[in-house]
Amino acid sequence: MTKFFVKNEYFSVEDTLTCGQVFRYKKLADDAWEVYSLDKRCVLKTLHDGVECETDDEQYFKDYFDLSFDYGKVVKKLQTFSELAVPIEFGKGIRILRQDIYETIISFIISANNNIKRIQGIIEKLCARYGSEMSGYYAFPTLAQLKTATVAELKELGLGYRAEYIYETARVLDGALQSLTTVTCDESARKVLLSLKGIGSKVADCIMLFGLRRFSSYPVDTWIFKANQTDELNTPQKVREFYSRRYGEYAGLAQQYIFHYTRNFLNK
DNA sequence: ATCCAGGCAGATG
DNA sequence: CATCTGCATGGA
Repeated sequence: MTKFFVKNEYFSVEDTLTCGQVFRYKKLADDAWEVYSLDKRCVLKTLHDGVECETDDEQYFKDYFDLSFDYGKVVKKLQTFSELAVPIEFGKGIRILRQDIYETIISFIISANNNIKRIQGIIEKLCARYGSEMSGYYAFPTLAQLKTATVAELKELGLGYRAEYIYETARVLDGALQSLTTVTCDESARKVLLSLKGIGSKVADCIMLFGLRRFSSYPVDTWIFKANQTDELNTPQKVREFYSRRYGEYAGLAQQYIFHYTRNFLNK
């Protein structure tokens, strides 16, 4: 177990973990959080002058939190859009995580037409049932472990109709992951993702953004749609087109600020 | 009881 | 190409 300290104006542990990009985390105390990724764990304590991180795999989590990336410049760019001023101010410590692509794919298939609380519960059960036991927690199941699950078993976790999506996708995921490592442009990656059962436009965009670090993706879920909908932008696809063009290469980060702000203020 | 949640697949114009 | 419908589950 090693500790490292992060002094960074653009790193709020709470905002980063609770803005909907990751589901495996726990609040330990007012300023202490725990996050899990694959079979790893990191404990984060927010102190007066920065964040203290404790983990067995320091390099993994430095990469996971993308700590070498400078958000200052990006935030400055996005602040030129006046409608983003308040959302950015509210969630300016959000960082886009570099999550494992496989875990992201499975997690966001589960996320479809579901709410975050329930998504977290299902993933937790999935880990407890199929993942390896670590000291004090369960790892996310490997693909091989996941493939041992039957549809009926998966339904017992509360997956509903998504059980079949997980089952079917698990059968072909080795190949898909392989082609994802070889594709270059965003469009080809998107096509590979869309070919998988349970992945449509929105889930593909989430996976691109949170699992492949494609900052230009602009996922449109019910919250974003409510926030952006107008008489003209009256479908999710139109909202997606308009705002990904408007915000350009950092549309995904803009989307996170809007999502986080909308979900915390405009509704409960 | 109806609506909603980080929507998707399949069928039909 | 676009639009429509059914869908598991649990909390509000």
